[in-house]
Amino acid sequence: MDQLAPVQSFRPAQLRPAEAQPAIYILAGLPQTCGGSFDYRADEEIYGEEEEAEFVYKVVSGAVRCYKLLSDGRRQIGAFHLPGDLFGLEDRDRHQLTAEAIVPTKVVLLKRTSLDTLAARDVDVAYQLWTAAAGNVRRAESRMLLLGRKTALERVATFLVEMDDRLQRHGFVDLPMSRRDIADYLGLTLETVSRAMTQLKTSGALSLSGARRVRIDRTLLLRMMEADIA
Amino acid sequence: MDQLAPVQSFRPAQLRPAEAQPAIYILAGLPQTCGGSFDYRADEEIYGEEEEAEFVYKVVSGAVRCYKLLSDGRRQIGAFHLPGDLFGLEDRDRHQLTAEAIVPTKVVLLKRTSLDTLAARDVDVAYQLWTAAAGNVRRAESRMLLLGRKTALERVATFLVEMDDRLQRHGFVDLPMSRRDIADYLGLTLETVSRAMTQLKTSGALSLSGARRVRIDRTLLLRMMEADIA
DNA sequence: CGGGTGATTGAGCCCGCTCAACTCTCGTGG
DNA sequence: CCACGAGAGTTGAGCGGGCTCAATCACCCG
Repeated sequence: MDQLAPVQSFRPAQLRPAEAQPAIYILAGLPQTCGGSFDYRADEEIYGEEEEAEFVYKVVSGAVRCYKLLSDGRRQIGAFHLPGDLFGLEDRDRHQLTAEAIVPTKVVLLKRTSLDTLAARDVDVAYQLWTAAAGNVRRAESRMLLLGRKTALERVATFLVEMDDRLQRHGFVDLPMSRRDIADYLGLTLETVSRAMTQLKTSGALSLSGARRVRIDRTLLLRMMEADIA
Repeated sequence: MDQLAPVQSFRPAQLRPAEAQPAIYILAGLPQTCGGSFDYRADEEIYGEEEEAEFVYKVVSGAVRCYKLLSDGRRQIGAFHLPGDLFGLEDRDRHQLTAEAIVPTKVVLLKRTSLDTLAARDVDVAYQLWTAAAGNVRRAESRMLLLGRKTALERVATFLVEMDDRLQRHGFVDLPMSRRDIADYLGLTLETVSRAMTQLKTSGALSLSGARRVRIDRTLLLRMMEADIA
């Protein structure tokens, strides 16, 4: 008897295209409490670099920053994770970044071992894991273009458009993170971020009501972010 | 009757840890000619950004650069691919970067649709795809730290150590790519790369016999790359 | 031995960084 | 209700690392 699962595609038709499958639905069908849920206070560490990767995490509410440090304190934030995002997925047994809550944050934990077992049984789960990882690659590729080749103004414009997309209140962006976090995400200093915001405000691309409450003009910002040829 | 495959882990024991599974063995068991093999001349395009992602590629010999462009010509190389590396894996239906051969290069092509079918039947294949993607994420995270926070000297030192690791002739690095390629990989100009090489030569961390034939002192370079805390 | 490409070196400039002062916001307590 | 303090954000002045522009050098090919 054939021990293989019935032949089907690794990319089930109902899941294509990936665009129709935003992060918030990833593993939506899994029991949400494989490892329970947990609340973190602002600035509390969720896991540290080089800690054993026992769980995979999904943001329910709040926001998370994942970063690496150099020995002299320079910090690079690799990703912000917002509600619906999966994070802490590793191919090795240890985390590669440190994860911290930015604001009070609720996450659900999924035991990694049970996820592996599930992925082995269920093509959809395996495909969703693959999609999450491949999506991370795609976003990382765009970030590398930004970090390696864009000006400060282009970086900040790109960042605001990204946040507008991900926070899904188009035109109104309520930033959970500080200027320092933004700076460490964009490879700039907080002063440069602040100056770029002022410059964008002056040029009419955004207006502020409180430093973290931003009303943006997408059309203008898109023009300033020096879109790649894509 | 249970339609699921027999319960087993998504991470088969014999594949752990990921370190023991270098890229050259990824999908080693697949028929190497699902879509045939192909030779590219130096600087020949393999696929373009936004082209349909019909194949996945594996480098047999030579070297490949994958990059993004901004509309004014600024270029960021997202990755170099060396013999054994898999590339062109996408979660969407279109490529996100342009791929070009750096030197005369042989690749094998794997039809993406057959890979999807295989992944759906065979947990090992699905796991290997996942590993390849997750490995890309890990490397991208280190590159973001480099691009966002390291100095020119640290970047070049890091690059040489990476190439020493990947070309596996420890101490002797035979670079297939030009200074311009290195610059676009590290987010620098070719002049800055050249000056950093000279500086490393002066400090005794490397010696050159021809611009692309480098003898390195790993210990000294490791000290200069400002290791992250990991 | 030329011709051409790639690499190195030099001179000067500019964007983003550093250091520092000031402002705004907001929570707390009198 | 206001005063106060602390943290976050903004703004300013000046510096410097890496960029730009340009000349020279090295190494292959004929």
